[in-house]
Amino acid sequence: MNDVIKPGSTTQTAPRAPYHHGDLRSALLDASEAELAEKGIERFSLRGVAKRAGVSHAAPAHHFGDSNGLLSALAARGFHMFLERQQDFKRQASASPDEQIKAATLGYVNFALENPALFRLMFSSDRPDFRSEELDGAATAGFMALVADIERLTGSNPFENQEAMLQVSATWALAHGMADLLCSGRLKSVGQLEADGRNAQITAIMARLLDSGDD
Amino acid sequence: MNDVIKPGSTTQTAPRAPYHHGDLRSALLDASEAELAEKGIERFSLRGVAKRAGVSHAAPAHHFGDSNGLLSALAARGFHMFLERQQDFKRQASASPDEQIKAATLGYVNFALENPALFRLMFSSDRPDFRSEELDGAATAGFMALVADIERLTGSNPFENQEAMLQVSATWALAHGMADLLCSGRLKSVGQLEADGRNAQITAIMARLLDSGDD
DNA sequence: TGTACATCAGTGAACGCGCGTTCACTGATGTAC
DNA sequence: TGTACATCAGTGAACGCGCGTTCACTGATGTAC
Repeated sequence: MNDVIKPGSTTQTAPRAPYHHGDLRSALLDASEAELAEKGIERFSLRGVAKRAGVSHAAPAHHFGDSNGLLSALAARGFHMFLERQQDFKRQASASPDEQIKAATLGYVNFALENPALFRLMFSSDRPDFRSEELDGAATAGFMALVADIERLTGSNPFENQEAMLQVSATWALAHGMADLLCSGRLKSVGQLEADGRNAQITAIMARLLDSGDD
Repeated sequence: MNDVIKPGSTTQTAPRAPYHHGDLRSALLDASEAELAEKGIERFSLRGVAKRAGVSHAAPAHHFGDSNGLLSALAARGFHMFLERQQDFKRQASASPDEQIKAATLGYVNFALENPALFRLMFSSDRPDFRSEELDGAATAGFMALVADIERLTGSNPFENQEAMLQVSATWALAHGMADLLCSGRLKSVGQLEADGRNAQITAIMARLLDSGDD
């Protein structure tokens, strides 16, 4: 059961926990993600994370200071995953600006459905500290990608053109609204569908907004 | 300081706390709302609510069973306030369907900005129990009002016409996305404005969606 | 009108629990010589 | 190659705290007679 290996024993290859973990920071983030998904943010605790990672309960504070520090780092990693998920969909779509925006929307909403607790941490919690540069940078990257897509769509730089920035806000809000409502089990006419049908509806809804901007 | 009045004393008119509170249930909901607004849902506790209401810490459990019961009742009251706020705006708008929808959107978003913690409780928490008939009914009422408005706008009953239901979903998601993002301090190009300018932008964004559905 | 009694809203002391934090420690690693 | 030492990641016992829950109680109210 408790296969303790002698330090220095080279015949044993089992990667049994040495005294120094090696990459505990990353392991704690994995454990936090699982803890958050299972217990929700309201019952999230450092002790629970430590137990899950198999380390002493004081270990997480060594790396992250307190639970808000840990949640900030987790949210930052969440924003990176979030952006990657949008890029997954964008790579498989045609290069036209409106198709790219629809694809990003699918990534946005699917990420939320796949990681509801993490999504809530990123958008509906006061605990991550957005003054942290790491978190702020990660959160801003997705916004900047949308701004670039809208610039390609409208031919205007949203930072210089109010109408284009309005389009950015509308697009973001629509994607976010679908994600948040679906995530909470509302919007049942869309949420009850299988993945393909759901994605088709999400695309049709976003198309409705984008088409009106074209004329 | 501690003006205890004799029971039965009719000359004293000060409404000092008698042994039986009279309307403790309602007072506990008021206290919960303040507790939630101040501490956020993550630090919300029955003891905090009791202290705020000036009763013993075991009193809330008498009325609501546990904190989730209390939060469910609070969320239900929140949905009633939410619907009223939308009706406030609708009463001041012209009767045309698209103006009514824009007005409801303003009520939706302004409620969220005025009651951010309550809004999060209603839409981004697992703690209220939506199987409770009181809560489910209150939450459904707003949806039904939107369905009626979309039926007036499109001439089709959304429960019988898929395209009209898509319009319901799109409208709800856009209003909700603006509310949630503004509530969390995102969407800065809109959120940084004064109330009038902000409302104008919200209306313009919703108009963009509604116009595309008209043709 | 007066007395007796049932009801039940609210009290407050006591409890056990999980939490974050502290702190002296252990032991693996890297570096200097 | 070998020894000594500084560093620091992680340990684990101990602490105080606020929490929800329990439970015997208090006292206001309503009703029966």
